[in-house]
Amino acid sequence: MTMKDVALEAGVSAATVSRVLTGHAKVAPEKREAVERACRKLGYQPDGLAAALRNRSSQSIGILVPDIENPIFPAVIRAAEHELARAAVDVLLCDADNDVEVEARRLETLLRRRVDALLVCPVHVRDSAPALRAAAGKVPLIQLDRRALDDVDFIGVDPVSGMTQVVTHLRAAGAHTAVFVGRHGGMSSLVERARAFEDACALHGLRDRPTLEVPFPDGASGRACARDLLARGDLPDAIVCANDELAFGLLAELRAAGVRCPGDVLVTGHDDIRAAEYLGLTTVNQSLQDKGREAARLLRQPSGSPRHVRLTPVLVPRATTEVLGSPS
Amino acid sequence: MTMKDVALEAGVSAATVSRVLTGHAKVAPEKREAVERACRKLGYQPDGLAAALRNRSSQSIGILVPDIENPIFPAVIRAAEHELARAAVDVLLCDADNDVEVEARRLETLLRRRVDALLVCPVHVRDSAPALRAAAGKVPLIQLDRRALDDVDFIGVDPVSGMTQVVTHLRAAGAHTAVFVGRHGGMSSLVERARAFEDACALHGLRDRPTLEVPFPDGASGRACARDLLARGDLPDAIVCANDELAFGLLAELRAAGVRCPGDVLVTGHDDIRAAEYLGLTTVNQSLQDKGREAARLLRQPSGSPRHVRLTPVLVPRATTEVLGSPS
DNA sequence: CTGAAAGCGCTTACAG
DNA sequence: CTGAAAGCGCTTACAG
Repeated sequence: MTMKDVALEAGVSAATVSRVLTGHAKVAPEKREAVERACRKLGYQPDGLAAALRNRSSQSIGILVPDIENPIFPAVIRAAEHELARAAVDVLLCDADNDVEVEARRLETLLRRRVDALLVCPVHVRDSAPALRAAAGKVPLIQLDRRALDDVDFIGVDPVSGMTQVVTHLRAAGAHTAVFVGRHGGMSSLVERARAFEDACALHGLRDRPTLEVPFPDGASGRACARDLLARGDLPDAIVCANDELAFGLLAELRAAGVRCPGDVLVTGHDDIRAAEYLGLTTVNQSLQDKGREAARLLRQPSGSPRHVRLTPVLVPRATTEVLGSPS
Repeated sequence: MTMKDVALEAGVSAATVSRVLTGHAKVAPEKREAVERACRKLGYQPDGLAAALRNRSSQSIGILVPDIENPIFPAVIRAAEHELARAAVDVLLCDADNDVEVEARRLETLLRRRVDALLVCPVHVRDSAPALRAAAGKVPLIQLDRRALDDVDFIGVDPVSGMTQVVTHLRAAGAHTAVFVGRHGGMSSLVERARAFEDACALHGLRDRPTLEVPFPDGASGRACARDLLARGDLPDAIVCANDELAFGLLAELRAAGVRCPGDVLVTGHDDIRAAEYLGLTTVNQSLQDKGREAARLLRQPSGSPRHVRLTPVLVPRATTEVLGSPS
């Protein structure tokens, strides 16, 4: 079932069939119709691989994320996929398993498939750099959320805006001391967030205790951090978590220890993943959908000079920063 | 940068380069080395598209889900992706946007890319059938989670096992009456689940009230169902939700209305998505990872006769079915 | 063991 | 407007 069969059936040449299908050239109406009829009759389906080979463009892009189970990615992927589908660009999705070596292999795979561009959230700010650099040398590459290369397109959330909103909100809720929980040295986004938190504290008169680092920003680490803080005896007024999952784990452990929230301590997260609403977690919403759409936009208009896009997030106040007794 | 360049550099023919790279034929050691050296020197990267065209196999499969933001899919996709990567098979991911027409278009796209097989969770038990049927006629197709075609491979969770565990657990917790919330006529999995619930109730002496249908099984519907039940005045002892998100919404609404859980009512979910643990929701865990792996297995060994795989889920008791006063 | 040649299914410059 | 031909980058049967 190839173009040749269609040509035969329609009584024209393969070239004409191609012209009808691509629409890249004028074709006599009667031939056009003959071709269309033949296509339908035979149930012809063009071979995208052959077209890609010939066109030197696969009409596909690769998306590589550290862990597709991390709830911040599906929404971005979905938005990007839908946006790209409008331009007939397909998505090849790979998961790097939070492992720099798997990431490097996946990059090879994607390149071998001749993707036209790459959207990558690097596993590690430093260790991912070599493989990313090599890939960026071959196709347009956009870094998502985290950064490994300074001179390459990047799209992320504005940490200063987010942390400023959090800190002023906590101040308004009466907090005097706070701690940032969940910094991870390998993730540029969390490093920036911790830094922005410190700056905002200095600026708005919140005393910050030493930031807690984590081996990985997930629920288990949140629990561990809670135990840590509890062990030290005196909790700060507020605990600012680097992301929502950390906050969930932390809240669970706090509750198990009899610490109430709201009530005894204020807690915030970051990202506003779906579960945040159900748990009443105050958090910073970054529009994942906008990010996906923005990524699709950058992908479709490559540029010579690196672009750094920062989306502005929005604080979503919920129960975990409510002050008991005050009408909320 | 093609095979011809490598051949030139290595002083051999392109055929020999190909033989070295594929490993499909003996090559003299010195030539092999020359080729390998040339590849490294030139940073050669084979063109997978050209190979696919020639081999008539793209070494890729398509995965099509109704909504990648539905948390049950990423884990399955991830497991399948990793399993397939071991066989050098890549994944093309598409999202159908919970829309039968988008689904049909995506199926076309995937087929045009010449995927070797398809893993599809159908949007609708009946409306998805035609497009699925057409696709299944061209490549091996496996239905995931929901079914639209009876005579095509299917892999899902065993509803009888799950609902039996839920019902006996509720009985043991002292429930006499229960209601199933969240049936959706277009999703075979939820129809089966509702049916299995009724059967289990009959078998284990739980009085079941008329099942609540939903337009879509999400948090918003859960809230609506809660309002519905509240409006009727007398709540049953237990509310069995078709999935976790429904339960989250329902719990939020009940809480807002002053109904305590645990305390006043028992609530269960289904799937055990990550947030279930944080919310203390009793639910039915289906091993998403096993499902992904199983899917990858079926994909790699196509079969003449349709296979129906049912994974056995496991009840995970948590706070929402605790009986107050009893030590849990 | 190795090379020249054909061919996978398209598309487009070229000549008419 | 249309067809024959070349070519995208591989792979493999064929002949040596």
